[in-house]
Amino acid sequence: MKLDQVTIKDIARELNVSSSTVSRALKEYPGISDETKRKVRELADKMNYRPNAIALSLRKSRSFTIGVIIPEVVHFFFSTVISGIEEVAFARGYKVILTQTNEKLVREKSSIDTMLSNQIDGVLVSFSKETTNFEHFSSLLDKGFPIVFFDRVPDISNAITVTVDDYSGAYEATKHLLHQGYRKIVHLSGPSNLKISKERERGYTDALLNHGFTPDPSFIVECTRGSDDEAQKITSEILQNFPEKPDAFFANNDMAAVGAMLACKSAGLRVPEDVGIVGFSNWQFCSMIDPSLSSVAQPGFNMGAKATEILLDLVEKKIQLNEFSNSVILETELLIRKSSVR
Amino acid sequence: MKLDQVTIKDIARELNVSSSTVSRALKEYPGISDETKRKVRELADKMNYRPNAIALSLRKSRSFTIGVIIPEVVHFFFSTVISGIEEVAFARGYKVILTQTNEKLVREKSSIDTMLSNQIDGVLVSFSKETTNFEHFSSLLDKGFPIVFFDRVPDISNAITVTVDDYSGAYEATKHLLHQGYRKIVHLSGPSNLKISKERERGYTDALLNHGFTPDPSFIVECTRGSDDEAQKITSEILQNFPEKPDAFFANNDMAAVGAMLACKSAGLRVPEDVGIVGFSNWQFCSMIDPSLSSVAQPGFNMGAKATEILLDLVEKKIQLNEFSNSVILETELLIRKSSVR
DNA sequence: AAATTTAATGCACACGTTTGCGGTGACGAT
DNA sequence: ATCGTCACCGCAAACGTGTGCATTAAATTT
Repeated sequence: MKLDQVTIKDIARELNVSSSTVSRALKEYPGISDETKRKVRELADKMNYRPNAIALSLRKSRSFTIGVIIPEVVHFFFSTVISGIEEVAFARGYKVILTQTNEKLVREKSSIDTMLSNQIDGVLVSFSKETTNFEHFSSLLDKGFPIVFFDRVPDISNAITVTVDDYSGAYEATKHLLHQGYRKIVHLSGPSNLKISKERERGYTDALLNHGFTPDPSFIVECTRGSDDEAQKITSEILQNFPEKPDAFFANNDMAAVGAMLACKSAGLRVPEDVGIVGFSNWQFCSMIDPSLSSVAQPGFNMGAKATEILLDLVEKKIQLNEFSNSVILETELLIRKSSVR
Repeated sequence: MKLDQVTIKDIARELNVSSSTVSRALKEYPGISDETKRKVRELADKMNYRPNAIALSLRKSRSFTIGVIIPEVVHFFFSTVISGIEEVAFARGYKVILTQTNEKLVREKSSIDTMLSNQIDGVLVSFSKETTNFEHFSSLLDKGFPIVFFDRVPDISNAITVTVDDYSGAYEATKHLLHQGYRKIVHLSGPSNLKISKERERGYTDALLNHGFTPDPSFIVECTRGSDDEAQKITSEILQNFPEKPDAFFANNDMAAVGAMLACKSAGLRVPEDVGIVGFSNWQFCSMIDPSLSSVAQPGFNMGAKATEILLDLVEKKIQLNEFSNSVILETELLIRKSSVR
């Protein structure tokens, strides 16, 4: 859009000085008389001068912009992460350019391409469910390009990652169900190619083992999409077909937990008396449904904020890649509500 | 970040041609032999050439980027709007740069400033609750800068706006409550400086009038923040203090509706038998709570998509400002669930 | 008064592209 | 041999900034 913005040249012409002088006067450069500094600043103010960030980016090969690649925006957890990212970026003077992949690998690749074209200073990434190899990122990592992964992270050593403690969250949730007397606990797991899914599954398994129970592999059922519809269908089938009826569900995410709850209700089972349910993520609706849903809270805002802090420290070379213990794990918290207490 | 990306010059040097030739060869420019075109393209491919979008922006005074200014990201409705925006922008080859204002006017202003510095091609805006005058936008509008407002829009004539039909949504919701036999309907309204709040209030009032009831001004209670806590508190007070006990609540948003529902429950009232409740926005949790919450669905994704279509048409001059009926109103849909049917 | 330091500013180029215009050589026509 | 045409390509300027170096004028020293 042609807004014919006023440039440094316009100010220079008006004041009969060179553009270099104007440029220097606007910064804290030595060798400019106070008099001219004053005149330049006043005129710049009056003419409503706004520096052209694009020209600056070209000059400096920096854009003061970070990219965010995220599976989907309409997702309570991710939206809180975005919020944390935006807050920190804004506070430190960076812009945020956002793309969602809709869980498609091809969009992940094309996003990183256009972002590189735009000279972004660094990028925050959470993988799509389709992403199983990381070459489109690892080549950048090798060149030293700043990347911080969050939540859905790759399982390679030289990547910087920010995650929540999925393992202990799942462990605590399962332990809690056991303490409440539930014994046949089904785990509705997430897509198996995601590290977070595996960690949560491991927490579930270890909790059972450490309390003297033998995990039954058939009690781990994968919910690929993670929607309430899918989980509802799967749970109904479980309730019908399993020889040993389960008395609790620990779901990989809250939507799946709700699906399980609805399936139980329509099968005539009471929650929490007959069946205990715990979810993961602590979506807003957890406290609003009936019975209210116990869930493992993930600090989404903090995750976004922390990941951005690290990324910008990398960008500004405040920290070096190697001097940095390259994984940050944030605490989770089990919020016990009615759905799992009898 | 110095990635020493390969430039057009590198290719030119390698091939012993000028950079102009390379530039033209990469586009569909006439006057370049097929032979050189081929060689250039092959080498560009081999060297993994990526055009520098920043340089292009500077040259063309365009950035192929649109800005989005939104009150908050962690909000179901807004996140669906963002999703719609991102989809359309991506499909048409534009980047999206996102800022949230956290309902602060000062951040709205500073956001528009940095965006202009970055030569964005256009901007999508939904106001903060603090915004009561629009001079920081109207000056841009006068210069012909492409702006499309959505949801929270200014009440001035030359602005292009995309909204949902708040009036008829509220009208239908109120009518529905009346048809169900509820008579003392309280409206929990939104901030009075937002046009959407006023429209919803008007729909509520008109529905009462058209069905032969006289609206009681004291039955319209403003919930400024719109949170569940606030609404719960306000509703409790209403139930205690009002001489005439209300038998229904029509809330400006779903969070407030949930607050009202909780307050009613803890006052020993049954929903929907004693009190009917209808919300606005159709957040995800509406179908998950008990009783499920009737609500007016807003097409968030469509709103984002439509607003972006219009904005990009403006940017690309496919449409002119004046030839365009400058307000688009999307249909709402009343989703009747258990909370309002007896 | 001449030489030297100091302060203040201008010149010119670079960042990576695009593009109007002019140039080169080949080839056929005169 | 001269001219015109044509296909192909290079030159150079421009977008708006920042910055090393040169330049000028003034102030200071000798």
